[in-house]
Parts: sequence; structure tokens; C-alpha cells
Amino acid sequence: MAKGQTNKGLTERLQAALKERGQRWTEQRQIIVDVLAASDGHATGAELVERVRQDDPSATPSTVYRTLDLLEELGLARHHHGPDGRETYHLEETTEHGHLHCRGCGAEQELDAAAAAPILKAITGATGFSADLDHLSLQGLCATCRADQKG
Amino acid sequence: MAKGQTNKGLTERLQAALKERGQRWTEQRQIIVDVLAASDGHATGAELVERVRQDDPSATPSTVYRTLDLLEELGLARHHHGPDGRETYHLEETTEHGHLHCRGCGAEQELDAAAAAPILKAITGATGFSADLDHLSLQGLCATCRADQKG
DNA sequence: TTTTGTGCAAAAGTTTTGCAGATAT
DNA sequence: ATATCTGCAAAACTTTTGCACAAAA
Repeated sequence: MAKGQTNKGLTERLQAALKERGQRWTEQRQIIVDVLAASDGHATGAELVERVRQDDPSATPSTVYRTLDLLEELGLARHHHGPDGRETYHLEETTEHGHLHCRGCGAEQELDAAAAAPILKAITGATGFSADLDHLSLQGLCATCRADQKG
Repeated sequence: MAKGQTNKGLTERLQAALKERGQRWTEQRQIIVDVLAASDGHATGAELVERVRQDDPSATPSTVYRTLDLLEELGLARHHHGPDGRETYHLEETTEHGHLHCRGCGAEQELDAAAAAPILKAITGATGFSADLDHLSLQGLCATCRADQKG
């Protein structure tokens, strides 16, 4: 889906979920979902507030945060914590994935389910834990930076 | 080392590092290092402020945070982020380790280097990343909670 | 028309910063 | 003596909350 464009399927899911709970579809909620969709799933709460306000200057932090909470309740969004500890939101429809942050070059890399499978397996083997891929946020040195250090 | 007791080796390292940089050893810094040592390496900034103030009511947040920053600069302390995103500090002398947070029962388990080795190996194999054990903070279900869910 | 949502404003919680006075060297 | 530290106070920043008005159903 191109950025800045309304995500039709998502809107429908949102409207259905709201209707079922006797809650209301509003333009603000649509904007927030759109912004979240356009952010490809990696934006802090504060960033989302700022972006929403670009689309709709009258929007307030309270509405954005309340909507993010609502979206999580509805199972349409999730959040995890980045290396700086701030909340980072993404839509649940985004494929579940982990994150890798390189402390050398600052690059952020996604870790899809297939790539993560052996890692999760190793975690279970070593600890008995079944780790949540969505909360897997690793820091370290990427292959390039490791090579640079050696050279 | 028993809690509430001054960590002699650490104090000496701190004094040496400060002297080398032309900085000063102060009682406040000693208290903060002691509190950190007594916390076994798992305390948020705000918690440390509170604990330091129990020993020395005149201590202020600014001093505590400035000292924590200093200790990190000197390589005597480190911080990572817990599942709630807040900074968690621990002394560097503490054996490097990761953390596992169970979303079922809330238990927190440490992950020592030996247990983590296969996990880090799997991460490198799958991604090329050399992950920092100290920043490894996983969430998931522990073995007990997984069994409960099945039962 | 009735319930829910929004904007506003202010508060809460954590962490940072400026500055004058105090302290270590 | 002089550069560094501390406490104080206030600010910065993210996130939350209370309330009266606006809007959706």
C-alpha cells in the first residue's frame, strides 16, 4: 500500500470492531489509523502525535494516545519498546516481526518469522521460554560493522 | 557481597577513574554506587533516586542522574530497558546477562552467558548480528505458564 | 436524545538543565 | 585558589486525566 493513502481493509475492520462494541467511527480515528499505516509500523507515540497534527492541526495528544490504546484493545495495533525505551507502535496486520538495532551504524533491521525461527527455538531450548517475536528487540553489531571493527 | 555495605573494590575503581580524569570523589557518588551495588543491578532511575534519598534525604534527582551518566561514561555501570520501557541500571561488574520477562506470571529470569550462548549463536547465524547480551530483554511465556495454558 | 468522543487544560512521572553557592583537590 | 559538584528550582518531554462541549448513533 502506498503511503498517505487510506487502508480500506483496515478501515472496515475498525468500523466493524467499533460497531460491535457500540463505539463510534470518527474522522480522527481514521486519520490516526492512516498515519499508523503510512508509518510502516515504526513510530513512537510522540511521533504519531506530530504526524497526525500535520494532517489535522486540531488533533490533540489525548486523542492520539486514547486512540492508540483503543486500537490495542481492539487488537488492531501493538506496541513494543525501542532501544531508547520509548513506545513504538505498529499495526497488527503488519507481519509479526522482531527488531535488530545496530549500535555501530544505527541501522534498524527487521527480523521476520522465518529468520527468527532458529532464534526462538534456541531460546526455548536454553530457557524453556516461548519468546514473543513481536517483543524481540535486539541490540548489537551488524555484520558490516563487525567487519569494520576487525579491519 | 551483603546488601547495604560498601563495595571496596568498586570504590577504588571509581576513585582511580575519577582521579585520572581530574574529577572528584564525593560522598554522594559513593552513596549512589553503594545503592546500585545493593540493588543487585535491577533498578530504574526513579527507584535509585528514591533509595538514595533514604540514605541521604538531601540528595536530589539531578545528582543521581548525573552520577549514573558519569558511571556509564566511566564504564562502571550500564543501563538497558525493561518491558515497560524505563531505564534500568546495573553495575558493570555484575556478570553480563540478559533478561526474560514472563507475560503470564510476571516472573523475571536472568539469562547468564552460558545459557545465552546458543541463542546468540542462533542470532548471528540467522542475521549476521552480534547481539549484546546485556541488552537482551525478552518477553514471552515461561515453561510453567506454557504448561498451564495447555492443561 | 443519549452515549461516546474530542479538545482543552492541567497534571503526572521521569529525566534534564541553569545557576549560585558549597566542596574537593 | 580554582575547577568541579551539589542542591534547588524550574523546564523538557512523553503520556494521562478531568471536564464541558461537540458529534455520532
